[in-house]
Amino acid sequence: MDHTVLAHISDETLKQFMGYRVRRASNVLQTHLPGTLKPFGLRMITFTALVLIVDNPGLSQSRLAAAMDVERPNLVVIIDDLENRDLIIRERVPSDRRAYALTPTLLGRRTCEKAIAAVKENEQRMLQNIGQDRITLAGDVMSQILEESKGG
Amino acid sequence: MDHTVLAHISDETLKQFMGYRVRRASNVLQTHLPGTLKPFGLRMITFTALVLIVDNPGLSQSRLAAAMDVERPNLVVIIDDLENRDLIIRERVPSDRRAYALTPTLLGRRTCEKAIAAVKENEQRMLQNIGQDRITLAGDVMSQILEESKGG
DNA sequence: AATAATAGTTATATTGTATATCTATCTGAA
DNA sequence: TTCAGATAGATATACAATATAACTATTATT
Repeated sequence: MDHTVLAHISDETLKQFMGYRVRRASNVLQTHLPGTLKPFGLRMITFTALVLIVDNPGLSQSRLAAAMDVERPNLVVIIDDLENRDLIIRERVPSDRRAYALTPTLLGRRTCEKAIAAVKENEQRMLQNIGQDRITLAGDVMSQILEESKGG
Repeated sequence: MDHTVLAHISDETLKQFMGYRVRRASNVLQTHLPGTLKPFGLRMITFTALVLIVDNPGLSQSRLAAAMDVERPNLVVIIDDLENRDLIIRERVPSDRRAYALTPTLLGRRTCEKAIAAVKENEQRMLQNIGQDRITLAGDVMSQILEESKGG
């Protein structure tokens, strides 16, 4: 046991940057995500893809890649993973035989539902000591930052 | 020019997660950072290290690695980089000859100062359409999330 | 019909991060 | 004092995430 009081390292200069604060908070919020998703056979990236497919059944890989800000080649293995676990299916689109329509299976929807509940519970635990109104407002600002980057 | 109105992909389910919003905002805020730092020969990770060394001269690599949440082996190459550019120096600590005291050079302090100004300017441009009070509050919440994860 | 563009794929490169092990040095207990 | 264990830094390596180039099949354009 170390009873030494370690000298404090100041990050005051970095804290003036919103990007620094947001990045560190982002890391904290994602700390336990892999462990939370592992029981469902999901990783963060496959969870995100699955949720978007459940919410937007029939969408193509290209559009999903764009929505996730992932390069098309990298999405292929993500979709392979979800398909191998029978959580989604790839169906040829009759009107455009190049594209696949991504659709969740029943197992995919059930798994997605349970994973969402687990992630939600985990997040509520992490944020339990922070006022709900403050979280909501900070969340609004985060979304506004994202919107500004698209519109501007 | 594409005049097609693409069907909107919904990420409503993901938006309920603070982690999702914060992560996306974090990505947005870091979009132009590499380009902003390149004129100074810095990357995001070396910029962070340099600022912390300037603010905490004499600290060791171990403590810097802990402060940055970086593994010790990975910090070595970061410090190598800063040292090779004559922005910092490694000095043996007399009281503990295993450790190095990291100290900025004059060039290091000057470069740090200019890089900070550039990053600040860039960030202000990205956040110009968002109220300062909202940014401040969101920043507070981000820091609170970080503090909660340490204390709890 | 010829040309260009797009969807998905494959292979590969690059980068970021994590783990194991080494030397040198320091600390603490016998 | 000595020896076991811990720590600082470094090296090598492994793994994961992300990015780029080029390919096939199909569709759109001229």
